[in-house]
Amino acid sequence: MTNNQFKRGELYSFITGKASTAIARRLQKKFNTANLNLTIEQWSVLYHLWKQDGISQQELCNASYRDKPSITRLVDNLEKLQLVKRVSSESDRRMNLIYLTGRAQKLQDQTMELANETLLEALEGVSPDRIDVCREVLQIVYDNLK
Amino acid sequence: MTNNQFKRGELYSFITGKASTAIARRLQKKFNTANLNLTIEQWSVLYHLWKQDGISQQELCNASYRDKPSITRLVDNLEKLQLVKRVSSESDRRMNLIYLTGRAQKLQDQTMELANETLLEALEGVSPDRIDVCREVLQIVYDNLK
DNA sequence: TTTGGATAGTTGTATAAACAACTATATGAC
DNA sequence: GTCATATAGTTGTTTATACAACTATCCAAA
Repeated sequence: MTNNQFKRGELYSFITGKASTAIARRLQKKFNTANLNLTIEQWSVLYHLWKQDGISQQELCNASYRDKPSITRLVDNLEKLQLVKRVSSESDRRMNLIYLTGRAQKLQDQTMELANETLLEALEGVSPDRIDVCREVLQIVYDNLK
Repeated sequence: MTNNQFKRGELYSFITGKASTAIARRLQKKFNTANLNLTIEQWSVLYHLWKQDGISQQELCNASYRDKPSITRLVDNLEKLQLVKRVSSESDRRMNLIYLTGRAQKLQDQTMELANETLLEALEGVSPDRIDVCREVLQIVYDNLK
């Protein structure tokens, strides 16, 4: 490594996302324990639909930083689980609008509670101002690279 | 969400690892542009072997936070690319010791330089002390959950 | 009105992660 | 020494991501 500005472990951790992987695994375990039969990736799609129902697959791509094939297949699987429904748009027949089913609406409170619980466990012992710094840095990183 | 301690975006970003995903994607693009024909995951295995060559698959599991099947298949693919070789341990025939090939040794400087460059781009405009806070928080998160 | 480019979504293929079930080898209690 | 148990690694299956190639639809310029 010609430039030694970063310590080895720091470089590795930043690139591999050790911390966020650990958070996702913990939340997945909580989902499994609660017999929700839902992946974190599926949950992250529902997350955007809970904010705004009936958006297109392309809007889900933008919101979740995934490419179109990824969303196609996530929606496929969510449809199999009867959590969403594809509805062809009246105004533009190229688009599918994705709607939550009643089943999915019922999942919101429970899963958000588990996600919140996971974050509380993850950030235990970290002061709010340090969390703020961390959040801001990660936002800058994302903005720098997107 | 019954507990409103976390802002929505914060919750989502922490759990989905938006920032580290962006870093990994940027580094992958640099690998592709340089025609390295190497995935970030494969690189992360080589990373540990550059630190210490000839360790077992189990040790690679521990170092890289992956389960055994994941390492089996990553080593499979690295072997196909002729970047590592499995050598059955003399003292314990259950173990495979993984050794870098000459080809893999030659990749170290170039890829570490690209990784370092990626981090510099990612952290542009962030002061060193804020990077430190972020690194410490992420380490605590990992320790809290592992 | 035709046509060419842009946009929305799908499909194919390769790589990877998680989990369960499996084989082979080592080790310790008896 | 034998056997139960633990450890190292592999294989099968499902889900997800990335990239390329594809279809269908829309729209705007000629």
